[in-house]
Amino acid sequence: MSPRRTGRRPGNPDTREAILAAARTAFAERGFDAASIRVIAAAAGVDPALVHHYFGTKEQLFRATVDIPVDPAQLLPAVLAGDVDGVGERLVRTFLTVWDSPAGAAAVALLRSAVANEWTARLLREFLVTQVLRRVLDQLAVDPAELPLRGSLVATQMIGLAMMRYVIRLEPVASADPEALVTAVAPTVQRYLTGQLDQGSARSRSR
Amino acid sequence: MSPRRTGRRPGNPDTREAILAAARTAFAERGFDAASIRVIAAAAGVDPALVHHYFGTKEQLFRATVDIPVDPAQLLPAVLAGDVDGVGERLVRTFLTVWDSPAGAAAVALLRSAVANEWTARLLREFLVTQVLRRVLDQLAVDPAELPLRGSLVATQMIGLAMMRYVIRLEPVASADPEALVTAVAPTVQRYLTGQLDQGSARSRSR
DNA sequence: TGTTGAACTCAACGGTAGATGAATTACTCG
DNA sequence: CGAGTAATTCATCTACCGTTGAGTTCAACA
Repeated sequence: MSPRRTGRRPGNPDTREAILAAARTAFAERGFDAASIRVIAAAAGVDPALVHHYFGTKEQLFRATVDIPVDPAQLLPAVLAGDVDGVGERLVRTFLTVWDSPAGAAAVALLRSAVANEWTARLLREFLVTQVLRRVLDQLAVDPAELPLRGSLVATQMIGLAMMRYVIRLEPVASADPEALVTAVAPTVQRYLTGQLDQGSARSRSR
Repeated sequence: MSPRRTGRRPGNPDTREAILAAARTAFAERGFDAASIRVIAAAAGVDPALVHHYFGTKEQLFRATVDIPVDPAQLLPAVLAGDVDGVGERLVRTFLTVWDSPAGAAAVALLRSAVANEWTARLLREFLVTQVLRRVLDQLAVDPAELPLRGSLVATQMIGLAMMRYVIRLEPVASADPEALVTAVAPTVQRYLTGQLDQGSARSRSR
């Protein structure tokens, strides 16, 4: 019962973190399939077998690099607090802040891999539905029948923004000032969340 | 000068098209890297070496499957004709029509591969800039200084829509009625094209 | 000091990838 | 027919891939 933990305790525990950092970079830059354990190990300065020693299979390594990032449960309350008319703006700002931070590399990795691997796509789907969209919409007073549509519409704009800024890197969105993007995109998100969906808002179709 | 073209002329010229069709499907379903020449050849019922015989390298095969699809120069005039206030709606409708058609498989292949391969991302970038965005915005009377930003904002919404509907397949967007998406998304595109970008439109920030 | 067990390395297996070049088939023309 | 040439196949090369298992080093405990 008492853990008999003798033997070489910590050779240097930085190695594990080095592998994780190398994996995050590789997965973000090349996606799940293209990123090889061999180049990850080389970038971390270790033997490929050591990667398997710490994290078992390649999929487990990927989950380890991706599971850390930001917990929506921590960020969303601040987004949802305050006036309802500003939730779109705060959502876009928080989104860009996270993705521009070092933790954003994990998100880029997840997004990149969601396209190539079917199980990663399912991972992202479930993450979006259960962790983000559900929480956001539970706090907003909207018709429950409209929740899924509104949520996935928000997702289209957010994922599209992430794709263009961090994956395809289309200018000028790729290197635009975050606040400029917030003011440009926030009204879209706001309308998807709380606005009228079955008619235009920029112009009246029945004018 | 006169081409001495004797010998076995066309055994059956359907083979080339069969390979192309198989390649389009494979690239669309699995992306560039995951789609192997061997399974493409198997799907077309031919030897893998025959694929190389017709189209040289794998990259050339990909370009052949992707170069055909829809010519924006054919579609955009109809989109840009008519009242300026309806261009967003017509753009989204045309977009969905193309992607829902068989030709959309090539577009899905391009989008899927643009995430995994750097050179495919560049391909998509140049296609967007030179073939689509430039043509759209040349016809709209907007401040030339705002053209790139407006164009790439439109791209974020469109690519995000394509990602969610055809790649990630997030419901209910994945199987929604196209017209419902048109009415939902068109105002966003319209505002990105001709609306005020530095302030909200769904609500007035200075009300 | 001697044993233990974790950190770490080495070499290799089995599999698949894209690509190549020679060999074979079969059609068309002179 | 017989030559020429395109269509098609076969066997193979080279290069990675993820993964495994045995072996080595070495700090921590008894």
